Amino acid sequence: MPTTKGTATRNRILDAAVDALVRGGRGAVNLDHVLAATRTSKGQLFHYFPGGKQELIRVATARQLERLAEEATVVLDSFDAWNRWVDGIVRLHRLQTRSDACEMAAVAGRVLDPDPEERTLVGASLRSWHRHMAEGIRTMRDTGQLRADADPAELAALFLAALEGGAVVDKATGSLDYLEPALRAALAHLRSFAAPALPSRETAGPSAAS
Amino acid sequence: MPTTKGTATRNRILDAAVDALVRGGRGAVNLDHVLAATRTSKGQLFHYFPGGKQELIRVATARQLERLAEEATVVLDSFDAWNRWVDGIVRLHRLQTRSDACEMAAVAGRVLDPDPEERTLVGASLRSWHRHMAEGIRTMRDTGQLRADADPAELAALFLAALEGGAVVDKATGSLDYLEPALRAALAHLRSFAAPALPSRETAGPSAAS
DNA sequence: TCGCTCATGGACTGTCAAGTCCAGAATCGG
DNA sequence: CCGATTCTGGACTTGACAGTCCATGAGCGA
Repeated sequence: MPTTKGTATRNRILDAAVDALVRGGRGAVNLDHVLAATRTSKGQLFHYFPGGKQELIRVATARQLERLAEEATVVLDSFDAWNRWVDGIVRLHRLQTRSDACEMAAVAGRVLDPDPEERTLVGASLRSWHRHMAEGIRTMRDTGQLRADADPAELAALFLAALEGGAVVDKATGSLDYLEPALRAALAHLRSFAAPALPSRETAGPSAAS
Repeated sequence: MPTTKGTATRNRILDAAVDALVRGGRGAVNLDHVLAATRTSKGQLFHYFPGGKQELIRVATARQLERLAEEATVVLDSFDAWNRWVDGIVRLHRLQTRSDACEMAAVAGRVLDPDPEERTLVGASLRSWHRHMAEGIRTMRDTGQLRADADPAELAALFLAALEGGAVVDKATGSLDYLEPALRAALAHLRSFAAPALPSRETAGPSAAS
């Protein structure tokens, strides 16, 4: 039913909303500003989002989470994959911090929003990232890369918390001093569960003996 | 210059502001609500906070951070102290989650606030917690409880990020499934740096003899 | 008791932003 | 070319809330 031109307009509005959302959370979303930034009008906004601001924000939040989730689709079932993942996060974080628009911190900043539906949305996303990470770690354990006493849920919780917490602290301090060290430390912790090489061997390396 | 009664009123207003702040961030602070909750009036609020809402929020933020910092004043220079600290945090977190007013998550939620002064305030607090934690860890290393390759700054960053991140994720998911595991994992990581007992000895146990 | 300063109440104003409404332009199928 | 539908612009209404103003009350020293 909607025209090509129509969906384009809708998307422009949505993009502007996501942008505002990432920069300053719900409080930063001002319909008039969105309209000005996209050269559209009240009529259009309410035409495409009859539910008004609430609907716009919900849809924009969903879109942002979706985009962010794509970063996490890498399968994390080897030390190499984890290393690359951390490197990627750190690189992305550096870029986004430069432009004062860190998406990870933005997610964290939403926990105080008044709309419960949004918190649910954010919560579901976080849970799914956790599940995804735990999955990879479980695979590593089952394939003998990690010792049997490695707890996938706990390790995944550490990574997730380090990610969100590191982003928050970096954002609050305006520095890059916390996320990367936290993730590196989490990685080191994961490595400390590395299964010893084949039974008969005695390689030293960074891993702890049981 | 201010009367006893006067400061009492001021404090009531401030407490209500802190409460709102913890529950929903800056957006949840509504002067009329604060007044209603404290049975005071516009005249009083602007009498004690001539700078209006902005001043009220800054002062309230500072007070909240101060209160929270008191939790962190414990010296963290032994495995025992760290264990107790984590236990304390977890206990507090459980209580606060029950009443839907988690202070740690509230701090995180402030990173998107528009007033740069407030972000600075929050950032300074986080930095000081980090310094405090790193201090304790350094002591542990220097007194031989930790191996020389333990990096105090990195380990402290892990704890700080796990704390903030865990609180955020728990708040977003409405669960208690992330903060505690993350902190326990961080603790386990710290323990993995435990210095071997004195050369001749062979004690196992989680705590190191000095 | 007077008069000063601090404390209090609440009506009033101004602004900002969300949401409504409708008229007119563009687009499209027939 | 025309009627229907979608798209667009912007004036208008409404409500919420920060901030102002002033009149009154209460405590206290001289």
